[in-house]
Amino acid sequence: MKNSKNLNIIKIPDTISIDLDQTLDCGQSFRWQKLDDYSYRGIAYSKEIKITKKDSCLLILGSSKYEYDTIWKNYFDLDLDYDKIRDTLSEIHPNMKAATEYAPGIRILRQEPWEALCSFIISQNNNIPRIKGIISRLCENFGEHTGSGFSFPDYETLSKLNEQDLSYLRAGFRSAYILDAAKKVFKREINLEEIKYMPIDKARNELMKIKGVGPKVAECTLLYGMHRLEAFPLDVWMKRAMKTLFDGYTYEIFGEYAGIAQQYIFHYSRMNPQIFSSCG
DNA sequence: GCCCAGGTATAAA
DNA sequence: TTTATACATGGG
Repeated sequence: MKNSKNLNIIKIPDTISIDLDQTLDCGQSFRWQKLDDYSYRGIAYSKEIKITKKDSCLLILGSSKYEYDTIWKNYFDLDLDYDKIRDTLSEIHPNMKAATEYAPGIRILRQEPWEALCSFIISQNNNIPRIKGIISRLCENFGEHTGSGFSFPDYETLSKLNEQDLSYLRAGFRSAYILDAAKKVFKREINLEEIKYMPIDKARNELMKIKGVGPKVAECTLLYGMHRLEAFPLDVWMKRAMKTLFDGYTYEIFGEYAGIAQQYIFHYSRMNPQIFSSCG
């Protein structure tokens, strides 16, 4: 371990299965930037790192040992045994096995609750490239400069803005939703820290008190921002996937890891649009 | 120009 | 309770 923080390299052995492309660009997070040297640059909890893989080891650059222990180990969910979870899910259904084998390096990130909430409000009726653009402009304008990027703006900052202030985002009707979320979270009308530990139905209902937050955005917030692995965004698209890929069973067949299962299915189907027709 | 995007609010049946 | 439509914007 070197003295200078910026030269620090945290090396994680290859016993942990993680693929950066699969994990950082699978529609769960919209902020990680792929660099020319096959590394990713990203910011979470207001800290910036570069992360890459070399000799099947995960390297984190720009993080102190302390930040690794308190932020990144947790963020990348490195203590959870995904190999075991994939094995369990694979036994449930052949198509679940196919989905896990397609992208076995996916892990569910532990993103900040507010960032996840805000991101998935923006995601509604929107495509991934444009979601990334809007979030990028949001951070550039209202986040704090950290190294070479910007942190995600906090809800206090956004709660003091109006729709005019957000016009630069070109987020359309979603701007009003962002502001309503920021105001309610800032006033603790919505308490994200409490919601994190509520029973899933109550938690979902709490989040849905925010304008523009329906069941899909609520479940995504719970899954990606609160690490509620049982949360399952059952939208029209997923209902179709359940019908065509899983013989009409309901998502409960996936048990406590339904959310992880859903992420594998989503990625698998998005990258292979033909599977719906071939499995119908 | 067209269709669509990790949906939701609102009104109507 | 379920179903239909508008919504802002722009990627492909």
